[in-house]
Amino acid sequence: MTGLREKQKADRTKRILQAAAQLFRDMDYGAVRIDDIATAAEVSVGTFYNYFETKGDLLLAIVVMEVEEVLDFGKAIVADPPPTVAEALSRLIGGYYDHSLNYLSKQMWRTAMAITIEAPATPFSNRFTHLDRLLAEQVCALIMQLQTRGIVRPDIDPRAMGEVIFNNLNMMFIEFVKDDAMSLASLNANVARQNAPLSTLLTR
Amino acid sequence: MTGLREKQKADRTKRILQAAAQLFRDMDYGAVRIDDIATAAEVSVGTFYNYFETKGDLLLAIVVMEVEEVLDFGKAIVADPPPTVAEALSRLIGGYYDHSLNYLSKQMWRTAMAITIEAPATPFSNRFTHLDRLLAEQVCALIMQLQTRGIVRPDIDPRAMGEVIFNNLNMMFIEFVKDDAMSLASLNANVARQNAPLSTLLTR
DNA sequence: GAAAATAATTGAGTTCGTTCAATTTTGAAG
DNA sequence: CTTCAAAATTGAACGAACTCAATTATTTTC
Repeated sequence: MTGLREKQKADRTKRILQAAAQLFRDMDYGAVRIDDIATAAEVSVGTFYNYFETKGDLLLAIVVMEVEEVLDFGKAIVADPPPTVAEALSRLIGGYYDHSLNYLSKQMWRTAMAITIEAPATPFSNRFTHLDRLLAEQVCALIMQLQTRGIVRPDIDPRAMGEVIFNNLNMMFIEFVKDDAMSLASLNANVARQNAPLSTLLTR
Repeated sequence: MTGLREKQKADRTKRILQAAAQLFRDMDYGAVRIDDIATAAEVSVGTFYNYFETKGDLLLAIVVMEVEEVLDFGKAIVADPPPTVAEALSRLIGGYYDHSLNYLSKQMWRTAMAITIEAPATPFSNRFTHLDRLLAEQVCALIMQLQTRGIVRPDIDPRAMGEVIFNNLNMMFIEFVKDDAMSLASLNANVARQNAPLSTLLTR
């Protein structure tokens, strides 16, 4: 574990990730060449491919770190949710959205999503898809939590509702990153509008 | 319109589309080279690029034809919907899903979706996105139709509900094409389960 | 500590999408 | 029918992701 080799490996992984994250933020993902990343990380192209299977895998590795942070944020909301359905949903979903652009550009999100759809069997795609599922489960957990507290009607299937709400917020996020001109505020407003009838129907 | 040039152009477009559709169904989209398509269509690589901007544009052109058919199918359902919310939704959505694999493989759908997400500003992406919006509007139209007929509660925002239902069915379709092992039957069953609480809440 | 074994790095080479200058085909004018 | 302009075709050349045989670095063995 503490051999020279292990240390060098960890160091190179970090250098590649940092160099790439920097470059991806500065310029278009497509405009960044593997050669650029390798040069910035002070390794050769061949070595790069020893650490990441493809350029896309590298991007997904960066995205995964981001989603893990978002999951942590959500955990806190679910543990202690606001007192109404509308507020609880808006806080959780708004938090997801706000966090999402902290480290990643819309461009990076677009590419990452495109990769997980086109090549869903890659290890990193699997990891990303898994995190997506965890996010969906978090929304379900929120509904259940509100049900336990008597805020949501007891005769509702919380999983079905949670999945529908998650799929909607996810699809809206896709539309958001597809449109460079769309603001976070209008994304939030639109999703709030869509969730309004659901909140009413869910509230007992 | 009837000059030799026009006729040849139309003929070449058709040959390219047919050759590509065939090849894309037979083998992986990624494994089909422009050279293969050009050879099969009896044109040169350069000519191919005179007819389609990119390999992806060609795929999207094929997908667009498919979606237009699906839209036509939906029009009939909206005009004369089944008598309950659950049935109406299941017929419309099930019809969408069934049609979707008539001409296109899951693989082709994956690539097409990946392209529209990653390069949303291309002409063909715009066209695809527009068709998606028309599909969403069709779901809204169905809810409104059911509302007019007194089947859906009048105090519901049909657009908000239609959008949520569409985004859910769309996201579920993405999950479906991402998983080669998933069957149409289980896709339909899952979406029906998700829609169940909504149907109950919508019905007056 | 030297030698053998194992692991990692390297960059020139391959592949495939895309471009573009040269060539060929078509249509119009006289 | 010839000539010329415009449009379309062509394939060799380019760029960038990815591969792999040769080389170098580290660890293990004695």
